[in-house]
Amino acid sequence: MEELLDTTGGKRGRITIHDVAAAAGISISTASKALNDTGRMGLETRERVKRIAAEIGYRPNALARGLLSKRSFTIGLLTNDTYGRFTLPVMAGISDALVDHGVSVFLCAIEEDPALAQIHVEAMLDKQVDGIIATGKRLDRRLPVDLSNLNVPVVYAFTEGAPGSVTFRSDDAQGARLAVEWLAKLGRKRIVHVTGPENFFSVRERADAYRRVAGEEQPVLFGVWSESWGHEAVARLWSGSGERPDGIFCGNDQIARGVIDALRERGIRVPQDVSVVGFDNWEIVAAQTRPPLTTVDMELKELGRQAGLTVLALAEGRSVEPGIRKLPCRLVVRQSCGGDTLGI
Amino acid sequence: MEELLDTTGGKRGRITIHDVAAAAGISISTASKALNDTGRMGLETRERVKRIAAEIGYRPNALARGLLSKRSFTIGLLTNDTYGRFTLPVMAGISDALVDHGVSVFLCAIEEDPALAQIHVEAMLDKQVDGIIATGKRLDRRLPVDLSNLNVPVVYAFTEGAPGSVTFRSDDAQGARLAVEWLAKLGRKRIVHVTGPENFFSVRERADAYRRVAGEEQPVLFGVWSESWGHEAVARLWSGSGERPDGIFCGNDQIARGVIDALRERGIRVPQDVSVVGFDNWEIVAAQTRPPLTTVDMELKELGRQAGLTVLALAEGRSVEPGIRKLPCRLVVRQSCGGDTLGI
DNA sequence: GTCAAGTGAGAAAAGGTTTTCTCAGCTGTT
DNA sequence: AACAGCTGAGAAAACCTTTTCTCACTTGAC
Repeated sequence: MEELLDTTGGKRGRITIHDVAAAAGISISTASKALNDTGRMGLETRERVKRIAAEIGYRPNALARGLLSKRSFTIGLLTNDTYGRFTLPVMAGISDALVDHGVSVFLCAIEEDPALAQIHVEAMLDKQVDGIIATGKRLDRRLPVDLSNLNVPVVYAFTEGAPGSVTFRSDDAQGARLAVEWLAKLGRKRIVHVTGPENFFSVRERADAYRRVAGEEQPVLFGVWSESWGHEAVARLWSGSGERPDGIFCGNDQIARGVIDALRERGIRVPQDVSVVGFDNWEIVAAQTRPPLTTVDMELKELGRQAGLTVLALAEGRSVEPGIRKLPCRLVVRQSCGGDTLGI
Repeated sequence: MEELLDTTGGKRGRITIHDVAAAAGISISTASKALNDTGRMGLETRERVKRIAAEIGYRPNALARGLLSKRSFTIGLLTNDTYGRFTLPVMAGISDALVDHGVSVFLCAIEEDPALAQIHVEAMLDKQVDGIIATGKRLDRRLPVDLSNLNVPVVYAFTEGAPGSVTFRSDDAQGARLAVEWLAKLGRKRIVHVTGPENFFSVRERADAYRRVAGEEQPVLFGVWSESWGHEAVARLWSGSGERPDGIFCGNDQIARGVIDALRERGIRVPQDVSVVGFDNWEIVAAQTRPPLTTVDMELKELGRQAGLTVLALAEGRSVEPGIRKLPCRLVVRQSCGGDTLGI
């Protein structure tokens, strides 16, 4: 009870290259060159130094190294996506791509607070990050902070970038085509689109692509990103006297979930009577619907991976062509459309 | 099209303290002391240096500072929670608590991979983190990496810690009591508990607390963490000939959602006939149930905040008493129990 | 026997900051 | 007039690496 923790931050006695040099009976310059495979020296010396370094557990101090090399092997990830629904896969991709290069990632959640964002950006710059990746939850919104004159490279992922920058985003039009074509391939003739607010860029893009495949006259129901809107949309579709749809392409998985629940409550069978396809492949929603949801995955992890490699390239001084890169989506077939036993 | 991005990592011409000293016509030592409010000098000089530093936009290089002070103002957050369901609130709390102290956070998602975990830990140590917070998705599981002899302080949050360490966790027993007492207060007499797998420590703890309030003879239905288990549990409860429950305390929000959906499908009204309470306050689930879910919030953000402040204290050499700290949960009243207009 | 070239390794500077030490000049006391 | 004590400020060391420069020594060629 009375014993207090004495993990006093320690660091007393961290092993430095001096220790290696002393143990090997050589100078620190030789030790450095041996360990970095630079300079000239006998092979035997080099091997011996390496062995000794490994034995005494020497690890170079990244701060000292960074001070000299101007590379900290650190990047910052700025996001305003509190839920982490979009940020987490992106982060996973970035980390995955960069861990091999010894790069670590500062995660900064900035909400919508410009002051907080500024603090985080300055903290990152003070720590000499090699680059910054900005990510968000909407393709057509900027982060509440200006990153355009930063003297470190900035890459945008799933958020609107500054002009002349590199921006990665999903190809929502292609994703929508994937969904609608899948419904068509399964023989669905009367396909409707139930989606989110029209002021979202991606909503318009998906809706346009839908119309281009399903027919320009096809109805699009704009609403909000919620299950209850899915319910309401079904009520609306089934209330009129017109023909009922046999395929519903939903703007996201939550809406799809609402749609499926509403259909079931009406005794309409999914997928026998109506096929439903979602968007986002948000596992936690898509896998829990009954039946599990066929949906479009935006491949955010891959997006993160590419963003990571790009910011690294820029940090190393390699030139990268600016512009918007659209990454293809992928259809994840589960059971809400049928066709899941087809083996596409 | 042909113009290539030349954000070459830049950093050419970062302003150093030498520039400040030169601009002020003094030595760098005086400049340093002026800016840090240390040493002796005329007030007028101090003010002037500060003003000039601000004017030319000087920001100290954290790498150089860290090299000397042995403090990097950086900590690492290690997690195996891929979904981020638990990690994100914890992270938000940590960041929130530490941003004022100028501390940035490395986020390392290690899945269950010991090798990956080791790489991340070493990368962080190389970068001289001031401390590490380990977090996970289960109170009774360790991360797949040994953090016990690290010579930087380690704090555990929502995961099992090494013996003699500081560990923060939610008080699940108290949370369960909160839920059951709320049901009792609303007049519910026959309360059952539908929860997850019994081999989870928190499941047992919640179940024990439930029994202690509701009565030792009360039934506990152990299952899995899914909506479908909620459905099945309702089927089971309503299939027998015995008395039906009028209150259901669910082990998490997903189960609660399944329970509520199943009840509705049976024509049983929530909350008029049966009150349902969940656990986790996972907004995305709890707010989308019909009716919205009354549930127990584990205050993970607060947990993160305390973990952050603690690791900071240890990093600064302050002593902290080891042991497990249980943080109280909070009941979030929505509409699935009734009583939401009571104004508790 | 002289020279050029090559080899192995160390000394020293650099990177940006903080901190300790030293020093010159001043004030006030005896 | 001597001296203790204070004030303002700079020089230099330290933190840990990497890199450039230098140097002594060996080898081989003429």
